[in-house]
Amino acid sequence: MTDHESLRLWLRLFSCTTEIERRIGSAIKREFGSSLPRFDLLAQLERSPEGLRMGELSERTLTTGGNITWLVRALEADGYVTRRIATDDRRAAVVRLTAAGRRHFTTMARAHERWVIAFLRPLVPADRRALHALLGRVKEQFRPSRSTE
Amino acid sequence: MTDHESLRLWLRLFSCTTEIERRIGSAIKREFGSSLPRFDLLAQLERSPEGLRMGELSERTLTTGGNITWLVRALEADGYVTRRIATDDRRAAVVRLTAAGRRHFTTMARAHERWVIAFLRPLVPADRRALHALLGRVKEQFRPSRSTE
DNA sequence: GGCGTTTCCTTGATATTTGAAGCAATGCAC
DNA sequence: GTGCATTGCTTCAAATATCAAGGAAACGCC
Repeated sequence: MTDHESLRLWLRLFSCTTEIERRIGSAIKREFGSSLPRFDLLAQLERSPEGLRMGELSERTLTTGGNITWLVRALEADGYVTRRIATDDRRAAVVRLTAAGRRHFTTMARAHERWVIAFLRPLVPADRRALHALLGRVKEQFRPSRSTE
Repeated sequence: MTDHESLRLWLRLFSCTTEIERRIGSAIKREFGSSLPRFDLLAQLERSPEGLRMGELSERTLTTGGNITWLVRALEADGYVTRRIATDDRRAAVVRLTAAGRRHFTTMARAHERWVIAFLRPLVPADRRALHALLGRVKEQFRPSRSTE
């Protein structure tokens, strides 16, 4: 009876994602001398021209605060982002993409999308939509708030 | 036009998996003082009572050789695995679970499965099967060999 | 049987990530 | 206003990961 169906699904989810992640990561390193976490962070900033706080970056990249500090410092040293104290809260730092950062990101994003498309090519568009919807259901549970609503 | 459908799917795949991974990982640390990579390695060994070589562990856990050396050494120090030179190839090391390792793994595995089931509860069984099948298609492309067959 | 290649691991240098602890700024309750 | 809990970040140590280089054993071909 207990055929561990959920467990096998999780294992497959995990291995598929890890495999793609590793391949894209090493391609980014090989082609651009960067990494997936850096790319991810730049991608978040690119969507928010007004900048993001460290904490927001931490939430959106699903990584810890200490790590964001480390990543932002490295990207700042490369001239891709700037850090500035928020006007309304002197504890908070607002991180923004520089022009160079945006150019760098755009270049990588093009290649990145090509790779992603290639990895998902085994699925026809309807499959991709189905997968997207199913994962949406899983993801939903991680949304904050909505206790009894 | 540019609706970046594949990209959004990948982002969702990545964030779902990462979120679950992180939660399970910290639960394992909290409850058992271990970690997901260790658990994963023990799980591989549990499925292969005859033991596995370092290289096989590396493939199955999707991590590099150097890292496996490190992990196995730590688990060996904890008394959960043994390492022995293969009888048929003196370059190769065969890693096996000890009795203590098996007990430790079994305890963790029970909790692990409960957590996984909980995270996948938003999907009904038919959904889970569908997701499993779709991911199977993605995973298929990573299988070695089969060039023109 | 011997030599060049390949395979299997380990090593060592680095990179990345986490979690806990610490510090300064805020906000709330009084 | 003051006191204290909370928040936003940084720091530090430890865990985990990568990659490149190297050593030993096995293999293949002559």
